[in-house]
Amino acid sequence: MKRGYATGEARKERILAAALLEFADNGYRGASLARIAERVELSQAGLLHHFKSKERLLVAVLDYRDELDQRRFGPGREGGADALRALADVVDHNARVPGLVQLFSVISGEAVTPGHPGHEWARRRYRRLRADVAASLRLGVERGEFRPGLDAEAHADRLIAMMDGLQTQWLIDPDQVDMAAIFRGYVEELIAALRPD
Amino acid sequence: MKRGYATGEARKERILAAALLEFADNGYRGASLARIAERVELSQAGLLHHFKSKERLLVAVLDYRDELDQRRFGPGREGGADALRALADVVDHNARVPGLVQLFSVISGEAVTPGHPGHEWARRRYRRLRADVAASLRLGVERGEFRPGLDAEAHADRLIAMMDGLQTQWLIDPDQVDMAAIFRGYVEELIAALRPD
DNA sequence: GTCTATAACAGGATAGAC
DNA sequence: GTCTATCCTGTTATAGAC
Repeated sequence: MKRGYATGEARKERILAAALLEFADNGYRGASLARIAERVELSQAGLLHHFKSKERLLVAVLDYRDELDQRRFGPGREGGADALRALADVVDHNARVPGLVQLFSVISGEAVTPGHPGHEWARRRYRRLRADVAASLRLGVERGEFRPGLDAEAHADRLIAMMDGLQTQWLIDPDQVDMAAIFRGYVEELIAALRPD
Repeated sequence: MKRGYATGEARKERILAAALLEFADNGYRGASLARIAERVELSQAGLLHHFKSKERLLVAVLDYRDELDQRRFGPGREGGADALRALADVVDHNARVPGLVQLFSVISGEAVTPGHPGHEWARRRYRRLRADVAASLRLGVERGEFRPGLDAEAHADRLIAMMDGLQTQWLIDPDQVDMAAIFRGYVEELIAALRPD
């Protein structure tokens, strides 16, 4: 029965969306299964039928978020300056979805603690991101857009740190920080600085 | 009686140090007054005699941390390239005190949520930091070390974002990220880029 | 200042009916 | 799949003795 399966999946996705909001607002530790259940009009026990524990639910939410992200940044295999500008586009987009950004900031903050259920997720995520961005930079070198000998990993770390750090500042004080513009400025200055002589 | 007062203050400072560790490990929401009390060999009720609520204790810890920070970065009123290099020195030092860094990362992450007891503290902190760094940059312009027309606020935001973002990456995956070196590299490249022609 | 005791509650998880 | 009922644990905060 396709119908039955489909409703089950749709239900699960509604739960994930609700849980995402709750985790974003309160962090993992502060989140309440009862409140999540309420948002999808389900009892707390009914919620736990779909995700056996709070911890599993968080992991599912993080994977869900990654999936959403990859729908828009995954397969566009550019390299060089275009790839960096695509990062700036991501930041532009993020400025329009504070909820997603907040989930990420709150969970990464909590997840620096080794025992946290998001710790491994965060580590994998950073490693993958670093590798992707570094690869784009190296591709730029091959194409002659960037000067050879640049430290791809270091620049990748900086780009990622800049994105994350600006997100935190922006969430805490939105009117004072134009996250998108400041990041784009960095990207453009970097592209110029990396141009071969 | 000086003695009595001194013991009281010393006790309070021991509590603050213990609470700092607990908040750093578990965030505000995850922290437990009982565990903090245990660390200073006090009952939970005894602890609350000194700080009337968990919320007040957090605020006291944050102020305490700021005080520690200012002992080492406050009155050195440099400007220009020296001030930026002093920032890199701070990052060097931070790499040796993961506990303090972790407190900051965890709390800033949680505090992006408006209702959080650390929200105001975080906002004030960012505004002050931004103003200080921007002032240093402008002083560099006056002295002719930096080219006029630079966007001091934007560069200040970037420097702060870079510090914070690298801290998170470093805490999550210490072996993969040489926070101090990567930040210093950024600072030196920035100093070079800002030199007047 | 410090303690024990307890109030008052909220959290996650499980059992079992429907 | 969903519910109600319940268990168990842990939380902050307060009252009152010493």
